[in-house]
Amino acid sequence: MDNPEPDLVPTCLAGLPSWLITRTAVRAGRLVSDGLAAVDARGYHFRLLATLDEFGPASQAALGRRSGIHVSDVVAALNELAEREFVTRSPDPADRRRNVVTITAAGRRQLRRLEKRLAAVQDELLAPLSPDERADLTRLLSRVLAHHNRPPA
Amino acid sequence: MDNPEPDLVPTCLAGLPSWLITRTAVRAGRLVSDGLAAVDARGYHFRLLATLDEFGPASQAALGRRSGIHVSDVVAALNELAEREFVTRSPDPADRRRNVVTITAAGRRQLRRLEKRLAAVQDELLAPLSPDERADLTRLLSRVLAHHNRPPA
DNA sequence: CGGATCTCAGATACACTGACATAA
DNA sequence: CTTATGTCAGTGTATCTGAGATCC
Repeated sequence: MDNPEPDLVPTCLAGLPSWLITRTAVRAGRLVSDGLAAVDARGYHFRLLATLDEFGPASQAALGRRSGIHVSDVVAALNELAEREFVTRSPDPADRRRNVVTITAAGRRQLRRLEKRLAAVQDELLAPLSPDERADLTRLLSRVLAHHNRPPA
Repeated sequence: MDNPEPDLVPTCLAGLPSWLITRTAVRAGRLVSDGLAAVDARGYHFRLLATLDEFGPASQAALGRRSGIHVSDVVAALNELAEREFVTRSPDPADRRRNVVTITAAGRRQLRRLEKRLAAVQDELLAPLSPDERADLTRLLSRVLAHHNRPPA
């Protein structure tokens, strides 16, 4: 539903943080999807490539933990990335259960493209906010997220 | 993925507003789902009941526009609500294409239950934020959302 | 006719669950 | 024996697309 006629949205919903967050996430998700689709990629691809670029070669399980992608989905996403030769998968000689996943030069180039797209998306998403306000929003969300990542006890 | 080991998350992701928003939305969505599931309901039910409560009886199309739910999904959600007698569907004598959907007394009681659950969820979700910060977050998200609901031109 | 409404069938993306074989 | 890994098949939710029938 694209234009829910702003003034008609129930006030009871409009003030609910959980509603605001999920609705904004829908917008963000669409912008991200569209931006990445233009380069024939999707969110999981960016997350995996970015993680590989920052931490270097890793097993699929480690990759999943760092990028927040379920191991079982890492498999499928890596299949797609390997097919396009953005990553290579080779058995780990030190632990024969593992695959060592490595980003290729082409993968790094693709990552740069995706980063560019995503930078534009952030700007479009946060258009109505000043730089200070964007920083505030980022800070607040980071704190909320950190809190919910903590209590694994 | 539940505990992505905070300090291992790529900084390149951790600073991306679109990532923060969608990740937070996942948390929020889980909390909401769990909270509503305890009363055998889901997000669509609350949105529809709240919209009916605030605007009164309406056609399914109008309901969809106001609550931001796709008309095609309104059908299914109303089936579930009607089955539990939280709403009634009756043909509109003035326009025979339409159903007039009305919330029942039981529906209103259910809505109160859902509101209570959701209030608790907001508190859990925003636990690390002060009241002022919660208001800031709400304000910032509202502005972002308003901006993206505007340009239907 | 064009346009709105209701309905159903299906598709997508993301996240998650359960099971299995293999190997540490 | 227990745990970790990779893989596959399947679930669930929120969203959207497309089609058809009905009616304005």
